[in-house]
Parts: sequence; C-alpha cells; structure tokens
Amino acid sequence: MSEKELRRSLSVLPIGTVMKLTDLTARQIRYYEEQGLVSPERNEGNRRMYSLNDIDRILEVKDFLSEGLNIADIQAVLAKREAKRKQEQATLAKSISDDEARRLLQDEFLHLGGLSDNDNPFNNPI
DNA sequence: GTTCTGACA
DNA sequence: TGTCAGCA
Repeated sequence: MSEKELRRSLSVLPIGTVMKLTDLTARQIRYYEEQGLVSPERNEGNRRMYSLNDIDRILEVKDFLSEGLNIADIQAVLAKREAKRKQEQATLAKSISDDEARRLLQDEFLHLGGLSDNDNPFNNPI
C-alpha cells in the first residue's frame, strides 16, 4: 500500500467533521454504518473516527441515495466493487510472481556460463 | 461541548 | 429521519 493510500485510510475525523464535509446529520451517518455502508473505527472513548476514504464513500452513498437507489442496491454496488478490487489485487500479485519467475530464470541462464551481458536475451530494454 | 445508544413518533 | 433522554 502506498503512503498516499495509507494516509487516506487513516481514521482521524470525528463525526462532527464528517457532518460538515458531507452535509449529513449524525443520525444519517450512523445509519449508513448500521447498514454496513461504512465502517469507521472507534477511538478509546468509543467515538467513531472516519478516514478520507470513509468520507468519499459516504458522499458516494449520499449520491446514490439521491439518485433513487435503496440501501440494498448500494450494498450490492459496494460488494461488487470490493470483489473487483480483490480480483485486481490477485492479478497484480500474479504479475509480480511472474516477474519474479522471469528474474530467477534470467539468473539461472547467467550462471549457466559463457553468456555475456550483451548476449543476455533478457537484457533487452524495449 | 461532543458523541453514544436506545427509543418513540 | 428528527429528536429527546441519560451517559461518558
């Protein structure tokens, strides 16, 4: 996870700030959580703490709602997005392992002997 | 002062 | 959803 993503996922905003940023009431924000649409963390005093990602999601939920979608619809959209996220993550992991395999294969060839760096078939900077 | 849970209209 | 109670 990049540092940028890390910062966006830090839960540092109390519900009062979220109210101002989203123009929603505390009642509505808590209701979204009750419906599993957002999952803010809790601090030592059981106070909800939201991240910038949470803000984005809340604003999105607000939009969906104003467009006529019901809670179930939004839960479905969010679930689908999560599935896609996991799949892309899996794809990324696979490409990394392929890259690693390529590097290992390259090392193997280099150590096979007699192969100069110029003749290295893996050394082509396209 | 702010937020929390539960409850009622 | 708004609002009120009673806490922390």
